[in-house]
Formats: sequence, structure tokens, C-alpha cells
Amino acid sequence: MPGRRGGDPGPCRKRRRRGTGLLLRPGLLLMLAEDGSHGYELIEQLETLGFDPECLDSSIIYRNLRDMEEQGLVDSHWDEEDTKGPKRRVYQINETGWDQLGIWLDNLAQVQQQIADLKERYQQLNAVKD
Amino acid sequence: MPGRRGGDPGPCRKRRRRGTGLLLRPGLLLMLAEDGSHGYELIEQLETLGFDPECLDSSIIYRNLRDMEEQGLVDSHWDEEDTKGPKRRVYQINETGWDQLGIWLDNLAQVQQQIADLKERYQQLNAVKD
DNA sequence: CCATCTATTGACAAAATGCATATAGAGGAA
DNA sequence: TTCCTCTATATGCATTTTGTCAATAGATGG
Repeated sequence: MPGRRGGDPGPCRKRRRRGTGLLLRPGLLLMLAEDGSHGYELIEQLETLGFDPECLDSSIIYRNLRDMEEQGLVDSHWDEEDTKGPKRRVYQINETGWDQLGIWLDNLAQVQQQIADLKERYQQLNAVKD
Repeated sequence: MPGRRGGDPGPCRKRRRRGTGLLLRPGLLLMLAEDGSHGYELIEQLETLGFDPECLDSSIIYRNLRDMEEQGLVDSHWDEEDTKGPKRRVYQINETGWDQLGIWLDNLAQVQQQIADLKERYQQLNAVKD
């Protein structure tokens, strides 16, 4: 079974790599700030943050989670409870992660402003064209 | 003379590559929609779109301009006017570029919404923590 | 047994980025 | 003249990031 869930290739525009990771890691970290969780569940919850689950390869999420652990933003342990199916690696945000989340959100606020500036100048252009 | 302008290494936080190109190409294309221009001038104007010129390597701008030309979004020609200094490659947006600019701005509007969602959920968390 | 769903990991290729460097015309200072 | 600086563009290489695919593995149902 490939990383992509579902089975069929899906109508996913391929190879648009630019800027994917800008929102993904803040999104994951925010969800972990709300509640500790494991990768498979996080993938499904990413839909609530405007990500298209059809276009998300699971390996990318797992890799980002492990990278964030290596950076010391989150901690993980194997799930102790007797769940159905294979074992789960449960992630939790830590103090460093909270700090980083604040920093990332500050940066994203700047990005939001940049986009607003772009939009305004674009609309100015279209207004002139009439 | 290195690509980075100025001379000294500068206080640029290094190695933050994630998502850098999300805004750069739309920004360049918008400026070309406003007025045809050449790379060196665009680099300076990027400051008006919230980019830090100290942290912009010129090679990235030139490369992105040529990539956009290869994609058929812009056209270029060598400047005919007798300017001081070396010749300039002047870029201009074309019809395909206008279409692409609209598409990119639609995508960025979605990104803006995603950031707004992140912010709101983050503030919810901090409200609960009191 | 076999297919399917859940869940995680690793290998490999492709794309984007950062940095250093090459090239070159023009202007000013020594 | 020679040297230095500013303007202007391009290229090569290494690193980082992203996308795709395959491997592994427990549980469940037919």
C-alpha cells in the first residue's frame, strides 16, 4: 500500500512543491498543542486546517513529525494502551515547541501581510485597466 | 563580488529555506504587471513587498525570472537604450503571465485563510490557558 | 489464506535554495 | 594607466526540502 491513502492516484495536481512546508509544520504543532496525537490521526485532522488530504502523502507528515522531535519541539512515545491495529507513536508538544509555535505564528502574520499587500496592488492594477 | 549585495555577510538568519518561494514569484510577476523592468531593479523593489533585501541572493531572482520566461509567463529582451553600465535584460509580463498571476493570487488567498484559521485556534488555546 | 484497513518507516529521485564565483561595462580616485 | 567600486547578469556546486514508491506489521473480516 503506497503512502497516498485511498488507492487511486487521485485528481491531485502533481509537483507543486513551492511553499508546501510553510504551513504544514505550524499546523502540526498547533494540533499537538491542542492535544497529543499520532501521525495517522493528524493527517486526517489536517483537513480542518484547509489541507487537502488527497494531496498529502503520509510520509511527509511522519517525516516532519520526526524532524520536529529531532529539533526538540515535540516528544514522542509508543502508545501503551491496547489499541486495535499496529502500535502508534504518540507526539506531544513541549516548552520549546510552544515557543517555536509563537515564533512561527509571528512569521506567518508577516506572510499574511505580504499577501494582503500583493492583493491590494493587484486590485489597483485591475482598477486602472477599466 | 558575491551575489549578496553589500559586502559583509550581514545579520541574515541562515538556512531557513522552507516556503521561501511561495511569495517570491507572485511578487516578481506582480511588479512586472505594474511595469516592465530588469532583475537588478526588481531586487530593490522587492523591499516594497515586505522582502528583506539583505536576505535576498540575487542569483535566486535572476533564476526565477528566467524560469518564468521558460514557462512562458514573461518575455525578455536586451535593453536597447544607452544606459550606463552593463546591458540589462528587461522583462515584461504577457497574457499567460496575467492568467498565472490571477491563479497564484487565488492560491495565496487560500493560504491567507489558512493562516487566519491557525491564528484563531492558537488564540483559543491561549484564552483557555488563563 | 487473502484482502483490507490502520500505522509507521526508509530509500531514492527530483526540485528548490544558498553560496561562491565568473564576466563585464562605466565612473572615479590615485 | 591602474585600481577600486557600483551596476548587472549568469553559472556551478552542495545542501536542503519535497514527492513518490515500496517495505513492514498488527488486526479484522470473508
